[in-house]
Amino acid sequence: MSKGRRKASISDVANHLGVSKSTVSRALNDYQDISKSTRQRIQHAAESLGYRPSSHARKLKRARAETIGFVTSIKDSRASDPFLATFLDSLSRTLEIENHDLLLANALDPEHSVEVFERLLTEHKVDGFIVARTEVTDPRIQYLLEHNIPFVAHGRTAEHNDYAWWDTDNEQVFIEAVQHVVSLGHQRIGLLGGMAHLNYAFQRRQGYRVGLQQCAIEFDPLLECEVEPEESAGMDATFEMMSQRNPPTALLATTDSVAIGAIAAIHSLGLQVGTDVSVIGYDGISVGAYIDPSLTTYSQSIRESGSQVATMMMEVINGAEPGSLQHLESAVLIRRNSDGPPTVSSAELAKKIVMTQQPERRISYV
Amino acid sequence: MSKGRRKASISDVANHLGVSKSTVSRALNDYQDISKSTRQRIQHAAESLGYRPSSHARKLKRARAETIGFVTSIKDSRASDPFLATFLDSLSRTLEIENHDLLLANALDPEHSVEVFERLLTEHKVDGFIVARTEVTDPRIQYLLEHNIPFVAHGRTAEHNDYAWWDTDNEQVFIEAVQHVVSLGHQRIGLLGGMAHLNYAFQRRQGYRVGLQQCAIEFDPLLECEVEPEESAGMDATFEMMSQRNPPTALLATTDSVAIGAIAAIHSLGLQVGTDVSVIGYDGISVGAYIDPSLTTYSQSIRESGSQVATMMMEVINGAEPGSLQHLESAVLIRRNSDGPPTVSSAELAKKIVMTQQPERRISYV
DNA sequence: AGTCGATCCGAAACCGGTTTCGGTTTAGCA
DNA sequence: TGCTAAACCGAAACCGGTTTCGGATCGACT
Repeated sequence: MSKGRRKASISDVANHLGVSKSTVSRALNDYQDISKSTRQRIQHAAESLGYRPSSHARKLKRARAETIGFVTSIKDSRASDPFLATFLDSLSRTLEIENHDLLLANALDPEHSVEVFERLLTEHKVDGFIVARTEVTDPRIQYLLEHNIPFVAHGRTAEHNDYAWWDTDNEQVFIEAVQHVVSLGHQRIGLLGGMAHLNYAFQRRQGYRVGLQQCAIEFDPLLECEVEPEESAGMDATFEMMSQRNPPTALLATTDSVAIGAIAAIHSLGLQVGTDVSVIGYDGISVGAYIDPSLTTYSQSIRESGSQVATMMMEVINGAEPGSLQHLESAVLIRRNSDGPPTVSSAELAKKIVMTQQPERRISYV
Repeated sequence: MSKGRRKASISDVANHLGVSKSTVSRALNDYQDISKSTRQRIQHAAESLGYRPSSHARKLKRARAETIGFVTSIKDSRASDPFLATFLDSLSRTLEIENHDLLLANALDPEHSVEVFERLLTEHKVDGFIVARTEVTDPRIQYLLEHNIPFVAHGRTAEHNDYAWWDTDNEQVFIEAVQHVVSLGHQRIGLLGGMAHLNYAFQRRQGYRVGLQQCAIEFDPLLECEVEPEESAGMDATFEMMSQRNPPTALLATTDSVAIGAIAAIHSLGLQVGTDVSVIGYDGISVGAYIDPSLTTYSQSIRESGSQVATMMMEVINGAEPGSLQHLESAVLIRRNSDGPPTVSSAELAKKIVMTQQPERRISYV
């Protein structure tokens, strides 16, 4: 393919200098038993010959792939959230510093992921995995733990805990979110929860419930639902929730996308967001600052998490005790205009809704 | 690493059956000169022993990495757009069908990308590259072409054309966009253009200008600007553009994110989007359907483009003539509520703006 | 002078496959 | 039956590195 110029091999530089391959290898890998002078001679020659060791040859012998695997599930990407891109980017950036590559693979679902793990491993393509979007009981974690394969998780699971993970304190954040709207004066607080099998959604729901309890508000199952992390799902769920006899005056969304869908729904019911009903999101996506009203949300740095996860991965590979590598991050509240003290009671809200003529909307969803 | 169970090598299955390594290799790689019976015997044994060839050993000999490289620039990811995640996902999904992996690497900018290309190549880590977000004069394309390295580009460049590319017909789309707003009755049409060095932005600007010309509208440099693909930049640029003596009644944005920033700006000037001033975006991101007013935009399937690019890559690798692999896709208009006939003239608009008391906004941008 | 331990480096094995080359069978045909 | 070609398979080289083992050199010390 690449034209005439053939790349130099280790033998080339060895011959060029009249030394042995082993000497070259040792010199270039900073072994001890090479004199300063020959080391420099070799380094210089390698440089000028444009020699770069073949990663395959090295990996073959070293039995180290110097590559980390990341397998996504088809479902992840359907929600075209900004998470993945940013996370992957910061992952690869940090791994590169350690001379490791990032390999992307696909799986249909977490069960199928296990097969992909197996393939990548037996083909020696990766040394370990990073798994994201953990589930409450996650077959991937189960497998990796069982087979003693190095990995770090972005998110925890309910079952095990003796592994390396990075996570946000989802429960705590939602406890605070409840306290926040309660302190604003809300008493009917709804949760637009995420898919229950996903651990972050599970934890946030827990936080919601604990928060209610701490504020001495009775839990009402009618105020809790489970939605896909998409605007459309948030919109539908909000329509349904607001059509109750005692609709919520505040809505906690598991995701900014869902919150944005909720806001659209509330508007199209003829209500004001931030006064009639408050909405709070989670993620801190940039668009949240530009919609009307701008979205109050909890934010965390995805980029930061990616680089920390990568660093943890390297430590695990290098033999650190995985159970000792656990990081819990808290999210910070970004207060904007979608929340505020309730201006009408839940009962009045219900009346207002039935009376409202719904405006014509020309919408096409893609 | 992986506990006691050691993975089987080709020798293991050879010994197990009392045949030679070469026979096993041939049987498993579907060579001709192996009898049906031994082929099946070997396949069966390999299966039951859980044998999977080491990719490194194979690559070492074959001098084929069976891996495609994708290098991102730091700038790409700052705009946390949905493009990258979706594109990467569909790329890797399609490549996997051909038993190829996707390797992610980072570069600071397109110039530095070339170094990364070189490293990946001399280390034999990849067989070719996919380059996205082409620039008008792109050093990456230049390099890859010069060194005859297999690649396919997502987007064209101004300089060369004899390579494999997939692109949307940016110019045509913006010609149509101009025609669309003109047919609505607009005459003062602004462009919130993208960064001029990016080819798609360049082409869209071209389309904008050609469109004006075709509609016999004089080009006014005051109605054209260059912004980063972020909401904040779109907002700032819109403020500036609307503060002119003859502000535009229609705004064409290079990107949905920019359009959303524009809408926020227009609102905070006390104007109505879709009546006072129309806004049209490009990308078709899902959130566009849920903001108020919902965003009229041009959309294309990123997922589809990813899989097509991957397919083209495989063809290039397999020796197809790159120049013959070129695909031009058109985007489709998704008509929503951010555009409409102008209700006031440009001059009246200007008056309306200076008179408007700007409402208090509590915004924090992250 | 002889011994010893460092220090530095080369020869060769090895990693796990693929491929070339050549040797045996077997089948086909006269 | 004898000869030839085709079909099938094994031995060994090879890909480009790393690593083990041991040999040579040298200064220092007895």
